[in-house]
Amino acid sequence: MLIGEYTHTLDAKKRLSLPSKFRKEIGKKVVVTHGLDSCLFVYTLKEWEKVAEKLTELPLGQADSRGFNRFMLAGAVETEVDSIGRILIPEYLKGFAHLKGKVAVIGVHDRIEIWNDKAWGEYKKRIEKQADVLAEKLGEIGVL
Amino acid sequence: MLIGEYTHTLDAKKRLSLPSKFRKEIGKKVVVTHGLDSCLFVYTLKEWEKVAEKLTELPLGQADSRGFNRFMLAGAVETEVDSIGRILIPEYLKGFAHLKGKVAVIGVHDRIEIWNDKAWGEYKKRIEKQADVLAEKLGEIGVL
DNA sequence: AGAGGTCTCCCACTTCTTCCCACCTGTCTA
DNA sequence: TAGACAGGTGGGAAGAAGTGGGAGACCTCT
Repeated sequence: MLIGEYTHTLDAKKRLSLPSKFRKEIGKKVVVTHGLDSCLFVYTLKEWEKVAEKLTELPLGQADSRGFNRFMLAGAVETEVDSIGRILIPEYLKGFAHLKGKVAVIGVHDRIEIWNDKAWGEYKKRIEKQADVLAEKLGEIGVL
Repeated sequence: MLIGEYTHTLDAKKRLSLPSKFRKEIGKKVVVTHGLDSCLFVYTLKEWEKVAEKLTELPLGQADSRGFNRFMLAGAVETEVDSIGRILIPEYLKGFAHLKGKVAVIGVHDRIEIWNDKAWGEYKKRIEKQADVLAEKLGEIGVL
């Protein structure tokens, strides 16, 4: 299970260390793609296949599902994890998520997300403020 | 069953002893995550899996369920209980719950809660006052 | 064809984590 | 009351993880 929050740095060569806790789970190849809320999604090959399948099930006739498909699929890169657990972030994805220097790497169960550190900080603040609203929802789905 | 209230210290290395009474119940791995009212929740792996499963069923398309997922999952850490019953509290969770030095560890049936000692003291006072008020009301209607 | 730039693989350094051991304190028992 | 034991706290050392840099190969552009 991929959970937790880590701060790593994207170096001059666009390399990014993945947290050592994730290494065993992810294997040696991952798929990086455009995420939602201006972050990147990183999937294991296995998870990616599931996602891709779901995407292709979307009705091709609708313009916006075509768009979403292209957004997710065309933006995806299969990349190897190097010997010490780093991946390469292509320029266009780096630009998309405004990555530079400090970067937040977060585990969200079945995928990893990569955020600009500041953006993540602000996003988190927003979410934490809504904690009581969230709590109600938690109650609704029977978590708490 | 996890019950009782204990005061322990979070040391310089972010280690926290769990009460020895809890040791048998919790096993050797636990999940620590954001709680409500600025405290942390500690779940056993078993309990946590139930929570995580429910969370992943939420639709990816909706912004608030994404936020919700990130809050709970990215905010969580799977951590090992060391040979003498201590766990590690990551920096961001330590910050979230304002933990430093003295810390209240509270058993709440199926999870453990970790509070800033002062915050817990004040919270408890509030609750106790409400208990008095409640008791009075109960008295008025002839229950006590 | 040569030069410049980029990508990749490998190595080294530094910092943080993790494991282990020792001490202290409070409690229970003899 | 004294000793022993268990639980809680703290610190040191070995190891791992994260970061950065260099050399060589490959590609491209002139």
